[in-house]
Order: sequence, then structure tokens, then C-alpha cells
Amino acid sequence: MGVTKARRGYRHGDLRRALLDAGVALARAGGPDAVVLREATRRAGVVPNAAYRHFASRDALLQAVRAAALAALANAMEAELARLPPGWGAANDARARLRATGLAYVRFALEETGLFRTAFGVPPAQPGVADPAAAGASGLNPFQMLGAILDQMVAAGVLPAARRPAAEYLAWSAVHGLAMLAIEGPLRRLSHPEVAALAQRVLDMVEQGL
Amino acid sequence: MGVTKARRGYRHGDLRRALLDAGVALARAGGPDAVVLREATRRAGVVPNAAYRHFASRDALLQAVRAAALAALANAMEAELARLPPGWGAANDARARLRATGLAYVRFALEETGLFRTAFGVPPAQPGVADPAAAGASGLNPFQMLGAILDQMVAAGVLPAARRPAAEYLAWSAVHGLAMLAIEGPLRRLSHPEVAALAQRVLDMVEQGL
DNA sequence: TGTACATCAGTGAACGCGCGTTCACTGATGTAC
DNA sequence: TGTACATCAGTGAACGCGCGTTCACTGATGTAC
Repeated sequence: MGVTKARRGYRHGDLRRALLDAGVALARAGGPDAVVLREATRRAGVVPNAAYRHFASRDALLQAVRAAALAALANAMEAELARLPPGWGAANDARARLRATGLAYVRFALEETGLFRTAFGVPPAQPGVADPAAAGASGLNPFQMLGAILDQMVAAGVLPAARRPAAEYLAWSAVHGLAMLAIEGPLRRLSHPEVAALAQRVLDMVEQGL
Repeated sequence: MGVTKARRGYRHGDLRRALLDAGVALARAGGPDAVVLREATRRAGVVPNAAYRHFASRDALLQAVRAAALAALANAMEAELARLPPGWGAANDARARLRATGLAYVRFALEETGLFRTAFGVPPAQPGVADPAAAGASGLNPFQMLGAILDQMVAAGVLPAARRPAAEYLAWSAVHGLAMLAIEGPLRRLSHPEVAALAQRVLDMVEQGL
């Protein structure tokens, strides 16, 4: 966390890292539009054009920040999974994992709104290519995690195989929609616990309706 | 549609209207960030500061555009309702109305992405106050329409009264989420028919899960 | 019906701002001999 | 181990841009007498 200020001589220790950290801090506070190249260099204690040694353009920096935001979301979801008590059978486990990741997703949207908006509000540079920098510690990005959990649900017999195709988009739509409505839509004024309660009901709906 | 160019003398016929129309056209093409006050005055054929006779600031114009975008969405939903063949009984009618409005919502997001993003991507000026300019021809805004339909479902016995509270947020989350994923998320590359097919499945899930 | 006048919608010019980006440079670093 | 040198990360200065907004103004319009 924070921006590396240390230098050796007049050279910066790791300016790329410092710029990325600053960019993430900006995104965190103000969403994608707040990722301003000049401000990132200011925070890194460096002259504006120095950024061009490490990023081809402002957009290249923004893409890197976006990937970091996605990775942060993946990590939040993984952390919630790790907190899960195991051992009530594969069926219950799989269901619990779906709920846990869904809840973590909504919570991340509420608590790290700027990062969440950056993760989803910036068109990716190369369409359709999974960015490895967007993955969490497990090596999966949030979408891949959801897919894996749905596969486990099929394996555990909780989800009929016939309904598996495209199921991630159904589950994801419901949870993503709640997150969006809660951060910049008509549910904006709700408290975090109220949104969490709604999230539980959304997840009920997903489980029932899938 | 389009910008009023007619003038009487050197006075503009209805500059407020012309600026709003221009703002809507800009939002339509490029979302909320594209609503640029100077460009709106350019399109209205007027000097930049003339806008201040009719809008206190750029944000005031943006708010008016936002309300217009919401009204356009409401009208799209109403148009879909009007197309519905009536008379299969209150229960089927109510269900059909839910599906029709949900589908119209997703279609609007796909076809009028700029307006959709403007409607939901701009924080309202006065929090929690329903803007009358955001309503469709029926006098209801999109959220109020959804609520009315859910009430009809309860009256028709399709939806248990116990599940009515907050049901709009569940249904809305699912549909809104699909719309968001389809316009600026990972479903961005899908064709409109593919998204429409997913929308049907999302609506199945909502019906089942509500 | 005609005239004087107040109103106020739109003009013209200018402001400061912060942005992304380009240019020619300098001097610390690490490498080759 | 010592020295010459190429590399290239960061400097310093500047650019053009378009934005929102402020100011003092002008002259067509509609109203009051």
C-alpha cells in the first residue's frame, strides 16, 4: 500500500511499481476518471513525462490499474472462500462457495467502490483476452472463479448439467446488478447491512432460479 | 430529435429546449462524459455562455439530460407493454408484463447505450427525490413501473404477498446486471440476439426465484 | 394607435486550469576491457 | 582492481487543447402610458 518514495541516487527504485500504486490509490478514491497520469507522477515524486519510460500512454497505465482492481476483487473473493468452514458434504460446500463469493463481490463493490468501478467501467485494451494481471492469488480472475464453482455444483449434483451452460452469466448478472444499483443507482442510500440483506435474498433467488 | 436551429430575430426560439436536445444527442453518442456544455451551445448555434441563461451550470444541464434519458427508458418500456396482446387472464398478463418490461430494459441498454449509461452513471442532484421529468408518458419512471407490475402480480395471485417487499430490487438487480455486463462488461462481445436469449433465461430465473 | 422605456436573452472577449504528450538534455549506473 | 564508456531512467521546459465560467455589453422584445 502507498507509494514508494525511496530512491537510490536520483534514480527511482521501482518507478513502474510506484506509478501503478499511485494509480490504484487514485482509482480507489475516485474511480477510473481519477486515474490521472500527471497526478500519479506527482505522487511518485517524479516529473510528469518520466511516466513514459514505463507506460506508453495514460491509457496503458489505466489498463494496468484496471487489472490490479480486478485482481483485488479476486483476492477478496478468495479470502471469503478461505474463511469458509469445510466439511458439510460436497453439495452444501458448493452452495456455500457460491454464496460466499457472491457476498464478497457485493461487499467489495460497497467497500472499494472506486476499484470496482475501475474494474468494470474501463473498456479492456485487447478485447476477449484474459489479462494474467487480473487474477488473484489462486491464478483465477473473478469470472473464472465463478465458473469453477458452478462446475463444482454440477459435480456435486446441486446443479443439473443441462442448466450449467451460461449459468455464470445468470448468477453474475443478479449479483453485479445489485452491486451497481447499490453504488450508483437507486439503492445508493441504503446502509451496507441493508444491502447485504438484499444480497442474501438475491442469492436465494439465484439458487432457486438457476 | 435534432437541434432547433430556427430563430426569430437574433433571439433563439427556445434555447433551453435546443440545449437539452443537443445534450441528449451528446449523451446518446458518448454517455454522460460527452455532455459538454460548450459543444451543446455550438450545436444550438449560440455562444458558450448563453447556456447560463437556462442552466446554472454544466451539471444542471447534465441532470436535465439524465432525466430525459430515464424518461426515454420509461417510454421504451411502456411501448413494449402496449404491444402486449391482452386477455389471457390476470395471472398470465401480470407475468407477461414483467417479462416485457424486463426485455425492453435490456434492449434499451443495448440500443441506447449512451442514454442508458447517462441515466444510471450520473449521481442525481437531489438524492431520493423523484424527478417528474424522468417519467414516461404514463407519468411513472422505470422503477415505479416495475413496482406497479409487481403489485399486479400479487393481486393476480402470481406472487405471494410475503415475498412482495423489496421484490423490485431482486428483479431489477438481475436485469440491470445483465444490461451492464452486456454493454461494458465481459458480455460486451455478444450479439444482441445472444443477449436477448440470455435475458430470457435471466427472466426465467427471476420468475422461478422470486 | 403611437411612443418611451424596462427587461433580459444572447454577444464578445477573456480568464485560469489541468491535462496528455513531445523535445532535447544530463548524469548515475553497470559493463567490458 | 581500475578505468573508459554505452545505456537509459529521469529532468526541464514547453506545446496546444478544450473545458467551465465570469465580465461588461447590446439590442430586440413586450409592456405601460
